[in-house]
Amino acid sequence: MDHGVHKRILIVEDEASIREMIAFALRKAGMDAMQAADARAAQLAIAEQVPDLILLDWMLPGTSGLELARRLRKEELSREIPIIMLTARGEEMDRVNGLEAGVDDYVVKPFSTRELIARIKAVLRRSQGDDGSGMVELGRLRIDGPAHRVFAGDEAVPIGPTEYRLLYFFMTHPERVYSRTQLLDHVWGGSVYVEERTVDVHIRRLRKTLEPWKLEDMVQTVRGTGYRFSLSA
Amino acid sequence: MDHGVHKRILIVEDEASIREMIAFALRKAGMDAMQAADARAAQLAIAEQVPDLILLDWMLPGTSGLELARRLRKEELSREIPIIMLTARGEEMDRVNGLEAGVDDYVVKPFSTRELIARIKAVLRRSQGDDGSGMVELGRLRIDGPAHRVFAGDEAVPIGPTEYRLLYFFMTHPERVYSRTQLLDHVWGGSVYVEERTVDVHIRRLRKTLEPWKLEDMVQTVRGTGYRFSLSA
DNA sequence: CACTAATGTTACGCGTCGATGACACCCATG
DNA sequence: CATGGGTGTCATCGACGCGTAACATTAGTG
Repeated sequence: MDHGVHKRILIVEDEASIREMIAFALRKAGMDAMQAADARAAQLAIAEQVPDLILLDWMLPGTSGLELARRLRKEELSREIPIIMLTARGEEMDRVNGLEAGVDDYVVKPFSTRELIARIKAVLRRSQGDDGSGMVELGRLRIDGPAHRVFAGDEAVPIGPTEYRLLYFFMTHPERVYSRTQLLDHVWGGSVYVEERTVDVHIRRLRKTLEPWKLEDMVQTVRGTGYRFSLSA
Repeated sequence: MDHGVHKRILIVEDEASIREMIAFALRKAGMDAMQAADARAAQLAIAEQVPDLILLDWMLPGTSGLELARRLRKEELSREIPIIMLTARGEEMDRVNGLEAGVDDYVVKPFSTRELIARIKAVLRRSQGDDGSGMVELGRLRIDGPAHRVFAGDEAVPIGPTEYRLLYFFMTHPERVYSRTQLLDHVWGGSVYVEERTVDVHIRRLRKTLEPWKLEDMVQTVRGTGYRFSLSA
């Protein structure tokens, strides 16, 4: 389901101009756009390559969007794919039907691309480990947001405030390098000024707290760039 | 508060279509849905029939959701009812403010009904070591609501009124951090103004109360955040 | 292989936060 | 009216965590 950095979005919309507009916006946002003009084409596209999310126009020639959504929910291959419905104003009342069909969100036309992208990201976020419970799990590490606790396996890991925030950030943004400045922005908050090297020290402290569980290798140095949190050594 | 199988959920939301949508989803999930369009209607509905949980829109005409939440926390009748806030696409500021108001959880719009139901169940489960009889048990600690008594193993624990309420709240909301403000809201009720530090003192007294049974470690400090009640050290 | 920049590591002082004990007040109860 | 338990507030003390600098080590570079 995950294809590196780029998320694959399937646009199912009969009007070519709208399709193109959306596709353009998606690409600009760093996503891959697939297109289909009707239900038939959509199913073929999915069979060929499963997308991470489907944008589905309410009104389609032939099989309606709602009907297609229902159908997709029934098939094993497409059951888990989040769907965002594109509805025109006045069709909102049918939300209930859409929900019944398992649609994840609605965007009402006309919409700004900014809003659309935001919604897509929100839905994608939810459909990945972030189930809303505030729990994040990565390898043997587990972080319980509500309880403000970290577990390695099922043992509690004693950890201080800043280390906790740093680890939390890393766990929610793994497999990616962050510069010291970026880490300061995200973990410390942009308003405070501290030396960049301070990050090093906290990285050190984080490693040390993970040491008893041999997890210190998850915090990795990328020389000349910054740090990365990763499963693989 | 327990009405057989069906949990009673009160939806407070001004927009009828959203209200209906949620109500539909709730019923499909086997819950009873009550509805209210504003704070006034909500209070009337609660007075008539106390729900098991309240879904509260952040933006309401007249009295805001936040304000209503505070008010509900002040009244004896509604103090114990878990609240889930429905907030618009706001940032963490909403989150913080909401949690400070003694809200149990919040869900950001737009949300999928799947997510909403999951959260509701999570919150209901959490505030329900209570099996309906008013008995709560956690580790060697047992609390008898109707009798207003606490037992460690089978010995009775002498405990004062405030300590009792604090412990009761902790027992029904374990494994989760609460700020001093949150504890004040939930245990003291929002209507009285007391210093935040007072919480520290009662934490201390509660710990001392539990000491003879070596249970004082269940009350845990989370530096910079608040306190947590937990089984594991 | 030597040199240098980047990172690792340790130590230390300071500030913040929490723990604790003392105290005054309130209210119920005898 | 007196007594005592219960509660909120305050001042103090101590522990903890944080940021910084100083020193050690490593990894690129020519």
